[in-house]
Amino acid sequence: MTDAPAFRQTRRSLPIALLRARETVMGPVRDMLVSSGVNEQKWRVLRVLQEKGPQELSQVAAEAVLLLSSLTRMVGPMVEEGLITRATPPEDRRKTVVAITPAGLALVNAHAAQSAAILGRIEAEFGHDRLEQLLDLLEDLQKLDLRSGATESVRKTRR
Amino acid sequence: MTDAPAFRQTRRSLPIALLRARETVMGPVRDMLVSSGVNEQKWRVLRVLQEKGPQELSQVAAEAVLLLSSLTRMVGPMVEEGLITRATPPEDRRKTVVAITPAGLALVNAHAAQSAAILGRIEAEFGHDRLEQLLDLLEDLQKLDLRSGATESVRKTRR
DNA sequence: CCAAGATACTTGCTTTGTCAAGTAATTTTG
DNA sequence: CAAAATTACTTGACAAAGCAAGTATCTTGG
Repeated sequence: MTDAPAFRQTRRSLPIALLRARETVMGPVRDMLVSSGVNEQKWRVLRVLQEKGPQELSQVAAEAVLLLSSLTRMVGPMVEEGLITRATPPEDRRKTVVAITPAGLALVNAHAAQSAAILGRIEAEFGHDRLEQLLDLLEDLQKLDLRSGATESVRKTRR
Repeated sequence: MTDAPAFRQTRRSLPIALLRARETVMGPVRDMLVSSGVNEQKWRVLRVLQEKGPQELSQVAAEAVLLLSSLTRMVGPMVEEGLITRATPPEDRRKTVVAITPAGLALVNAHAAQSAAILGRIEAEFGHDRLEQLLDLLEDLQKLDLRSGATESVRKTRR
């Protein structure tokens, strides 16, 4: 029987704060991407492949934080653009392994400087230590397993 | 001609870190929303209206972090669902003011407990102080004006 | 070995995000 | 005070997000 403040203000809402912060950061990044010819999602895919090497679609989707279905739909175009290659490993033909091409790598490298500059500007304005601190906190946050024991409602266990 | 570490690992990339963190937080929230019958965006709109009262579309869009055009398209359905009402103020008939209905309020309140529980779980696992610290950092980050002096490209000044 | 179950994507559909234009209602200015 | 700007939305068009189903491929238990 409490009339407690059930909700925190949206200004102080974590999901919205994350959204807003991302909007701020992505502003200049999007400007850079315009000149690269790829969009945000394709850029993330290229970055993942550049960094981790050839991978299965599921893995790429997880790393690049996009749905497998979305990834499926962008692979075709990216292959045609010559940015990546697609292959089916003989040992498991359900899978699709994609890899970045030299052209894709070139595109990524061509914007490394701009990308670094953007980060530099953020770091300069925000402060190196605070940025590191923020990244640490975000990293820890994403490690939380919130799927475990719900407080009251038994999580839907189907699926 | 440098093979310097032009990119930080995606794990340490601020845009991706923000995305991932948001995914983590939104997981349980989305579960809750499924049972509420509204999606994330509609939920944000309802929360804004519940918290700030009747407002013009532009204001709601800014508060709920969505584009005015997107909001325009969801207002119709939400009115039909009986969650909000729409009105044109006589003193300025360009505007549209929306307000939450008792039904909309009921929907929001019906999930206040779950919502609070989710936040509680995050706070419990993450730590109250660290959560506050994170919110402070995010709030400061979103205040940055990164639109100022681009490194090399002259920012599009039109608009 | 074979039907039943997992996996790893694919597709279909509806809702949003984005951007560019367009429209109606005020304000401002010559 | 009428034409030119502004403001506040709307619409259109198309890519992408999300969610539900569907389709090959393995993998397994009987």
